[in-house]
Amino acid sequence: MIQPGRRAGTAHGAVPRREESDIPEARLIPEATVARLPLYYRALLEISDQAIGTVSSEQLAELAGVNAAKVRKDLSHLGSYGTRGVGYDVEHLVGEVSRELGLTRDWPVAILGLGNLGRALANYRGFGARGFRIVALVDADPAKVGETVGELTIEPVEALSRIVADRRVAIGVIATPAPAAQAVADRLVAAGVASILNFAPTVVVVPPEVSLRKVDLATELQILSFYQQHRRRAPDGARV
Amino acid sequence: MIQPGRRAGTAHGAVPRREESDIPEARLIPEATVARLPLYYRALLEISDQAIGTVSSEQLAELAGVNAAKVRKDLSHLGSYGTRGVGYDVEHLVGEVSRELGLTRDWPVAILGLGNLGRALANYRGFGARGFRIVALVDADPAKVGETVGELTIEPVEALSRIVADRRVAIGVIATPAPAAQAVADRLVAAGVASILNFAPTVVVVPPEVSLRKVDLATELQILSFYQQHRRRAPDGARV
DNA sequence: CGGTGTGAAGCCTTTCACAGCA
DNA sequence: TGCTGTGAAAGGCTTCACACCG
Repeated sequence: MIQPGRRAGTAHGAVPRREESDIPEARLIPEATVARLPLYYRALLEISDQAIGTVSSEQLAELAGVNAAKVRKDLSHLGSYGTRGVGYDVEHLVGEVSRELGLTRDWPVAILGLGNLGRALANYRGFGARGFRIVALVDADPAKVGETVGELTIEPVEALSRIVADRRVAIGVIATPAPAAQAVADRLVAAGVASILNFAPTVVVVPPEVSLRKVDLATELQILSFYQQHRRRAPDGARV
Repeated sequence: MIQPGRRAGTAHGAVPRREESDIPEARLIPEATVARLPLYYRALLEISDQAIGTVSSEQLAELAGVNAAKVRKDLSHLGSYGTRGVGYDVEHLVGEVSRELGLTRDWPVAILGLGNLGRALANYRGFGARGFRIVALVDADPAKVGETVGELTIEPVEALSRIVADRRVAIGVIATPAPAAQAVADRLVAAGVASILNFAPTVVVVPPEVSLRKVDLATELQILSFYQQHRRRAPDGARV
């Protein structure tokens, strides 16, 4: 018998599900657009350094690595208004995009698992940047607990629910070995964390109300391997 | 003026381009299917440990975190034949999938940039696993050259083209800071590397015949942030 | 009977092309 | 004139549902 495990909770339908809230909720922004907002955001930050007042969809497209039609369609979903004949006001657009992405808030992050990858993430400049503040490092290995990484001390996994409550952890980053990932995810969910980023090379299942995204190095290499072998060009792996 | 840079070379059309080869080339496998083959591969390896002879699409779907219809459609693209009323022969399927993914070959990998992330990648078990062998560590910083990480010594970026030629590097992993990424990519391309995995948080442009995939931590966090703020559930970020 | 293989339908995304406005 | 905003068209992906076969 194959070990059953739980039913896999991947977001199958890419259908922008309308939640049953009382607010009529404006048009939902398509997932594909959401996945590109960070690209625009980064491009806009580069531009705003240069004290430029306005960008065209064409320029923004080039900086973000997409095409202009996509930029216009995407931005139209924000309701962001550009000026015909001119372009988009950079400052205004930065504001719109960062508001939409929730970057005007602070999102406390916990890193779970401090092996090679977890430590690298803990030290990674730009990870903590822009509102994502690492507030806890957690590991199940008693030998690691108490150790200092960067400015934080590694804490035991048993303390997780208290840590999450006390520090308002909003995002959990799983960097454990594969066999430990599901248990950690369960703890995160139980503690009330609703957003998880999984680096462990295994399927993790979470309840429908929890967001789970995954980054898998082995998978990426295998995809490159496929295209190299078939002499096709790989797509860029835009996350949707 | 916005600094021009080169035209972004993202794989815009998801159209499975048919190359003009002399071989009529069977049906192309859809990109979405390719991106899932690694999931099936991993699931199949787990099963084959357990000495199980056969899997149904339902079981495989659960292990891979997708749905059964997708599994059947995907595997049908491989031409892999399951047996009606029974399922797929595990051993046979592992062979088919790994052949298709090019995992029966050896793919020498070079890591470019040995900051926190690069070092973590260099030490990451399972990165080197299954055919992906790290054969070179390269950094532009003279202070790092000569240093040993794991079993390899960091070499200067000037030596890259020789390294690529001598060790048949097939895949380059960029783990440099953003400003250095494009230059390193250019060197890789000039040296003949046709597959690149980019961890630097910036747009990198490569010629059309080169495969480029990207992994961006900041982007992932921002996507989670969006959905958390909007109380929608994020898609899992399956790479397409 | 059970489970694969697959046409067909539906949905989402991308691209096109141009009306319309500053 | 120049560039946005957007209907419409086109393409790809997912899901459905069932014929078909071991």
